Amino acid sequence: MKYNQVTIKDIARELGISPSTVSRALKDHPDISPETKKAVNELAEKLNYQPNIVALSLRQSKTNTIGVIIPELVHFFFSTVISGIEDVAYSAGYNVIITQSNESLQREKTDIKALFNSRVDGMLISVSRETNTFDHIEGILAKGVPMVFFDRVYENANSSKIIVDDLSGAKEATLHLIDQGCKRIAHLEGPPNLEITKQRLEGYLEALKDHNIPVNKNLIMACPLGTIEEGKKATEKLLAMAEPPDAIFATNDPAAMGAMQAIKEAGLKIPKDIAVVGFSNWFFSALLDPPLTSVDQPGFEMGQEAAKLLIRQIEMKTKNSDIDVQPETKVLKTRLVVRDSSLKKGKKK
Amino acid sequence: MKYNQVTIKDIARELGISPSTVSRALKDHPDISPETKKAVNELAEKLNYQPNIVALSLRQSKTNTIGVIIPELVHFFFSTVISGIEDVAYSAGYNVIITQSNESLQREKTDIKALFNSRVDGMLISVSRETNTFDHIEGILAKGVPMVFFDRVYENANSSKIIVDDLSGAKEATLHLIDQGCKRIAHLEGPPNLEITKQRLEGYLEALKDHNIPVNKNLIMACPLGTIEEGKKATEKLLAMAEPPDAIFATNDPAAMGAMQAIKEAGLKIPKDIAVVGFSNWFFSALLDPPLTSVDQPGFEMGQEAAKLLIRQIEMKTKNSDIDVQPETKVLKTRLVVRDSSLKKGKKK
DNA sequence: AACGAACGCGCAAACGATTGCGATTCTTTA
DNA sequence: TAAAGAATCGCAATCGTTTGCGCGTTCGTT
Repeated sequence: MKYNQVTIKDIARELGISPSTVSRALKDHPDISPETKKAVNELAEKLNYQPNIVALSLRQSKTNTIGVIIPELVHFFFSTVISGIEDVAYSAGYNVIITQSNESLQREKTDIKALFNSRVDGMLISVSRETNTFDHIEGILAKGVPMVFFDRVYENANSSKIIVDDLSGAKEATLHLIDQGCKRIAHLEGPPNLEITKQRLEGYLEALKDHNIPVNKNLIMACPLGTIEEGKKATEKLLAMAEPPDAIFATNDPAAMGAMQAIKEAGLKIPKDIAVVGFSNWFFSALLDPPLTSVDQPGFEMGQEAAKLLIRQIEMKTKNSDIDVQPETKVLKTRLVVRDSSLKKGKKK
Repeated sequence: MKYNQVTIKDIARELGISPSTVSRALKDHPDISPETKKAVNELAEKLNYQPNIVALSLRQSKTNTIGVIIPELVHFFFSTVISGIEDVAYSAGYNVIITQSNESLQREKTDIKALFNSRVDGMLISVSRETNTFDHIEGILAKGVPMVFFDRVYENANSSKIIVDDLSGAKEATLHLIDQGCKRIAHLEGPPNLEITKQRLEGYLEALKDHNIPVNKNLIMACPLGTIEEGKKATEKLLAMAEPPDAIFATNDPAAMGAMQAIKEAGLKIPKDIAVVGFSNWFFSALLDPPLTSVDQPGFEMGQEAAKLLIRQIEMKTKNSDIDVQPETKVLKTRLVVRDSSLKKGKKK
C-alpha cells in the first residue's frame, strides 16, 4: 500500500546529491565524507525515513521472513512453540508468517506452496496427522529452501529437526505408574502416521520390559485422532473388560482427559482405582479434578531452538549458496510433572 | 532467498519474445495473439513458473499482507480469532503476519512500527492490557493505513471495530444468577484500561438494578490482570467477609477458575454454596469440576468479520485512494453457556 | 612541478514484473 | 491501389534500493 513514504530519492533531491550517496551514507560506507553522512542522517531522522523492505527484499532476493506450518494454533503446545519462534525471529530481524494445516494433508500442501510463493527465506514445519506422503516437502526441499522440522518431524528428510525425547518421556511416565504400584497399565495410542506416536509406545513398552511386566495387547487402544471423545470411548472399552486396567498412560492430554471422564462416569476414583498420566502438560491439565500428571514438553524452548537453527542455516546460505548445510538434530528433554491423578501412594518425599 | 526460480524473462528468452509480451500473455491481455498465449502458458506450466510476489509488491505498492497485533496467542479466545482471520484472509489472497504484544504497551509500539515497516496493507489490532495512550496508533492511522480493531478496541479511533455485546452478555449472566436465586452476587472486575471491563461491569449493574438489588461495592473486587491467582485471592477476601456472596460473576474464565479454587479450598460447594459464572467460554471451561458456566464469545466469527471489514477497506482504498472509508462498528452477540457451576435449581426445562 | 594515491561522489545496471506508448505488420475499405 | 484501421508486439520507464565501476578533485610525495 502506498503511504507516501519518504524514499532515499527524496533525501537525495533535497540535499542535491545522488541516491547512491544517500544509500552509502546511511550505511556508513567509508567512501562518504563525514559531513555528507551527517547531513543525510539528520535529514533522514527529520523526515522519519524508513527503508522500503519490499524493495530491499527484491534487490537482495531475501525477504527476512520465515514461514511456519503447524497443525493447529489452538493447541496450547503449538501456540507456545510459536511464541518461542517469534521470540528469536524478531530479535534476529525476521518476520513470521504462520499457517495452519488443520491436520489436513491437502491444506498442508497448499500452505507450503503459498509460503514458497511468498519467497520466505526458510520454513519451520510440524506435519499434520494425515501426512503420510512427502512429495510436497521434497519438492520444496529440492529447490534449496532451508527447512527445520519440529515435534512432528519428517524422518527421512536430510534436514534439521528439533524433537523431544518422547521415548524417555513415555518411559519415565510408565515407570512412575509402575512405581506407584500399578500392574495393569493401559496405553492410549495416538495417530499412527506420527513418529512421536511410535516413540511414546516404545517408551511404554520398554518400561514394562524393564520390570518384566508382560505386554497385554488388549490394553493398548488406538486413538488415531487423539481427541477427548476418543480417549473416553477407548477407556469405556477398557473398563468393560473382565480385568480392567489399574492405570492409563495416554499419548496426549486430551485423550487422558477423556479417560478421566469415562472413569468418573463409571463411578471409579482417580487415582485410587485407576491412575492416569497424560503427555504434553497442557495448560488445562493442572486445572482438572484431580490435576493431571503429565509429561511436560518444553514448547517455548523448542520454538526458540527451531528458529535459531533455521536462521543459522539461512544466514550460512546467504553467505555461500554453494555450501550444503549439515543437518542437525536436537533432542530436548521432557519432564514428568507429577500431580494427583497418578499418586496412589501419596506425595513422595 | 534465491531459489533459482524461473522468471518471466526466462520464458521470454526461450520463446524469443519480450518479457512484456509474456506478462500480457499470462494475464490474457487482448493485444496478444492466441498462438503466443498458448505457447507462453504451456511453457509457464512446463517450467512451473510462479510470479515473484516481492517484485509485484514493489511495483504495485501493495504487499497483500495484513498485520495482526494481539495481546497473547496462548489465549484460547485469541487463537480462535486468528483462525477466523486466516480463514478469510487466505481465501482472499492475503498473507497474515501475527505479532504478540504480550500485554505490554512498549511491545505493542514496536510491533506496530515493525508491521508498518513491512508495508502491510492493513492492520487488525486488539490492544494490550496496559494500553492507555494511543499516539502510536494515531501516528499510523494518520498515514492512512487501514485498521480494524477487535474485542479490545480503541474507542476514539475513527476506524472500524468488531466487538461483542459485552454489556448484554454480562447482564444475561447476572440475570441467570438472579434467576437461580442468588441474592449477593459478587463481581471480579478486569483490567481497568479496557472498555470491555467497563461494559461487563455495566451489564452486571444493570441486571441488579432491574431486580432492585442494591449494589454492594464491597462485592466488586478488582482483578487488574485477570489471572487465576488474582481471582483466587480476590475470592478468598470475599469469603472472609461477614456476609460472603452466594454467587460470583467473573470478568473472564481464568479469574472464575481462581474463584473456584478458592471456594473448593474453603470447603464450600459449587454451586450449592456459591455459584460461579465466567466470561469467554475458554476451551478448558467445560472440563473443570464442576463445568463452568460462561459467556461464549464467537472468536472465529469475530476474526472473520474483522478480516472481511479490513480487506474491504483495503480494496476500496486501492481503487480510489482519495476516498475516506466510512468506519463501521459490528457488534456480535454473546451466548450464555449454562453448565453445572451455576445451576442451583437443577437443569431447566 | 609532476605524478600517483586517496578521497568523494555519480552513473547505470540490477532485482522481477507491469504498462503507456510507439512501431511494425497484416487486413480491410474506399 | 493507396490509405486507414486493426492486430501484435517491443521499448523503456517504473517501483526503491544496492553496488561495481569510473570520473574528477585534492592531497602528499619526490
